Amino acid sequence: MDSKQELIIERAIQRFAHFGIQKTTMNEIADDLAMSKPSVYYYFPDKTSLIIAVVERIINEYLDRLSKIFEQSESISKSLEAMLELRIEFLERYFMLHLEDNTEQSLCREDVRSSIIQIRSNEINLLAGLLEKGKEQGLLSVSDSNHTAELFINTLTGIAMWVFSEQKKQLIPDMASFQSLLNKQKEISGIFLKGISCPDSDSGEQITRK
Amino acid sequence: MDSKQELIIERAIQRFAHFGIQKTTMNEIADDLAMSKPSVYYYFPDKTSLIIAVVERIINEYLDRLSKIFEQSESISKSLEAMLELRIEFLERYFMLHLEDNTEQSLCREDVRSSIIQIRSNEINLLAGLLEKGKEQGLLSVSDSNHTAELFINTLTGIAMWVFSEQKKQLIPDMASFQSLLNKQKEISGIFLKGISCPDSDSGEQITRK
DNA sequence: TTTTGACTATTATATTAAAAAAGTCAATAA
DNA sequence: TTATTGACTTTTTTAATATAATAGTCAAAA
Repeated sequence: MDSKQELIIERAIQRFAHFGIQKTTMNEIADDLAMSKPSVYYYFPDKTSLIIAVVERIINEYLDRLSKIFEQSESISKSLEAMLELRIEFLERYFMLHLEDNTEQSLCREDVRSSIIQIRSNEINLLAGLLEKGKEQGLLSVSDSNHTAELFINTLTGIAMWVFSEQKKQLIPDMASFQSLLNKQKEISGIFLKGISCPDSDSGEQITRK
Repeated sequence: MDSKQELIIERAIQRFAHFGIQKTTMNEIADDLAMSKPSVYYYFPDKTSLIIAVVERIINEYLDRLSKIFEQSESISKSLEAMLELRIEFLERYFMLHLEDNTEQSLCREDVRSSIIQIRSNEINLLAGLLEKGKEQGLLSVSDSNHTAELFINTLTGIAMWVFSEQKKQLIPDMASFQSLLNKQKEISGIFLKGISCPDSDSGEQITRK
């Protein structure tokens, strides 16, 4: 059975994802759970700590999914593709939290930021692991897996920021925008992979150019 | 000898680049040139048209420089590297105009935006030309040069947006930030180039991995 | 240990007044 | 006719302030 803390986090996620962090009050979360605000504050000393708990929950869920993808990796390119799709899934689901751009003020506080950066670094580690594996199998040619993984992920984030900055009229981008972003990321990913592959090897299946 | 219009544009560029568009008034520009505000309005019907003239001037100067770089291209990778350095030079010089991110409100008006997009498309054309040349020489393997050029430039812009969003405390990023951005872009560029090169050819000199 | 009503402190929002800047125009000079 | 300007109006920003909303506290109670 879920503890009170868990219930609070889950409700907070729901409201944050729908209305955004700023537009969600501690009172609303308390009311949702038919409890009083001081009760919520009994479990979380302040809103910031709740925000951090929510963000960590979300990112950890993403990381779990990602690590499973990488475990059952049949090829590097397939893994990357699945990773991109997973990223888009989470990006869409939690868009209102603005975990990738630095729009959301609540996430720009130094304590929250450092928490996010710290937990996010695991994504780089996981990807670096995949690259390292590819390296050992003689499929990839990278000197610093961690560095390359970081570069790749930052590129993905950059493209996302660029796509969304192009059309920031809408509060939430439409499905087509996410699809378009995914396509761009897949293209980049394909070129990137070919760029770091060993000339004499297929990384999984042949990487075909558009 | 410079016409009055030119003088106004040049002064506007100076003030825009230093104080930003919003913090520059038509009166200040007029005063700089020891003329009255209505005189300025005689040459430019409104501030927006002056902004457009300024932006076009800047981008055209960039495009001129870029086309010269591509003309005397000794290798594709050298050309790309010079392009990146040129981009950083302009990014730094005109950072206060925020030509790349969509921060500056004055540049988000539909008429201004479309003007920028239109003139900016020439950058893609120039790069596409370079890729096309490489393709004809059997150095590159791209199906749609224009599409690939667009993807590459958007990636560069995305990385820039990401880098600057990471540290938006400062009004103008310090030199180290620009240098760091340039390094990242060069890395990506290297991988990208290797990814679109023909397996059996050197594109200019060997592309070495870090 | 957990919960809450009633409270305070802080922050966000809405309102309005004042200031600044954009933009106009009739008159004037070259 | 082209270019310029002082004096003007209109629009937009900014600043100040009041108001409301929300974060956060605490003593009391279950």
